[in-house]
Order: sequence, then structure tokens, then C-alpha cells
Amino acid sequence: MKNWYGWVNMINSNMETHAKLSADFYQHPEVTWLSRALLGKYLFTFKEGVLSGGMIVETEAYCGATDRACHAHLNKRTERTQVMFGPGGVAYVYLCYGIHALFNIVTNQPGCADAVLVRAIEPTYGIEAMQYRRNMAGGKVIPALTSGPGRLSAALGISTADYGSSLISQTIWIEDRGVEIPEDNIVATTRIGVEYAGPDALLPWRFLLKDNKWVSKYPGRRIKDL
DNA sequence: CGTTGGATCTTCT
DNA sequence: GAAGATCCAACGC
Repeated sequence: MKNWYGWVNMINSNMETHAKLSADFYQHPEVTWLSRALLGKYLFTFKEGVLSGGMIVETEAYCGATDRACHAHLNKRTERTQVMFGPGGVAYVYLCYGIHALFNIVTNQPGCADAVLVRAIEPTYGIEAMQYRRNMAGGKVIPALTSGPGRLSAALGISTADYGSSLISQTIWIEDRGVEIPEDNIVATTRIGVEYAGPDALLPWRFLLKDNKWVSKYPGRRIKDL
């Protein structure tokens, strides 16, 4: 570490494997592609001087133009949905069931109200802080810490105050750490809790890592293995 | 271990 | 006024 090569290697390693995802990544036009591409990426928050985060293992895609399950269905603009109509790369956080702050990533170009719901991460950094925030301090590190959209927001300290905040920031961001997810390690199922969406409830737009213990437990309806 | 219902409040009708 | 992109404790077995 102390010799010249050591320092160079560290710098290169940081540059190559800790690259923060940039705006053009989030502005990809296919929200289902992005939803899959986000698997294996690392979601971080830095709040109150504490870094915490982990690897994304489960996501869901929502498409504003056509998707009855999306809050911006038929491009409906409301105070709540307006941030989804902006450019990709900002946070869409909303309160679910009056209790849980659900963290979404706005995607696509301005005018296209698409978003990816992050449903679970494998915790890797700031685990004690996450346990404290989840009222699980001192216990074993178990999947319930971050498996489920309400749980992971609580663990990472994300609240509705983060609505609209940039993901190219030093508060919430996502890094590509070079983890490659083979296509056949991804399972697609129906999305969770969207039965009201009629035929769109059957879309295979929930993506998770096969046989991963950190995903949420809802089985969904399994369409196929990709 | 599977099922059930309560918590809790913003958003939109 | 109703429903909701959820979670968890309390049951019953």
C-alpha cells in the first residue's frame, strides 16, 4: 500500500469499481432493462455522517405511459408524480400505507414517467447503523433488515424528505462495483401488491436474483427464468 | 410455520 | 371517504 504501485492500484481500483452511476445510465429508455441492470449495483446513503448501503438484489419496473400499476398511469401529473416526469436519476419517494417510505429511481427522458422500485438489498456497509435504524441493534444480521421496500428505506434512513433528490449526489447514490449478473441468474415474476392493476398486474416486471437470501419473501407469480 | 388484522396518513375522487 | 408498489405482532396449529 505504501509503495508507488500500491497507491496507483488503489486509485485505479477506486475509479474502475466504485464508479457512481451517471445521469445517462438512468435515462435509458427501457425501464425494464434498467430494472434488470440495477441488480448487482450498490445503493448507498450518507446521512448524519454515516455511510450505509449494499447490493441491489430485487427491483420492480413501473411505466407511466401505459402501466395501470404506476402512479403516473396514462402520464397523469399530480403533485406526487411530478418528479417522475423529469429526467432520470432522481429519487421518487412516497409514503405507502401511511407508514413506509418507498424508494424509487426515476428513469428515462423528461416527459416519460418511468421509475424503478428498489425492493431489497444485500447489506454490506454500515450494518450497525442499519440495525439501529431498524430497531434491530445488537442482533444477528438477518434478511429482514433490508428485504422489502419499506425495510430497506428504513435501514438506509431514506424518508419522503428525499423526494426529488438527485442520485448524482453525496446523500443517495448508486455505484457500479463491477459485479456482473448473468442473465440466467435473474428471475422475473409479477410485481407485488398491484392486484388492482387488472391485466398489468400480470406483467413480469419484478426482477430478483435467483436463490438469493436477501430478496423479499413474496413469491409473486413466476413467469419464467430469464 | 401459516394466517390475520391493525397501524397510520397521504393522495386522489 | 377510500385505498394503498407494507410490515409486524399476535394468534392458531
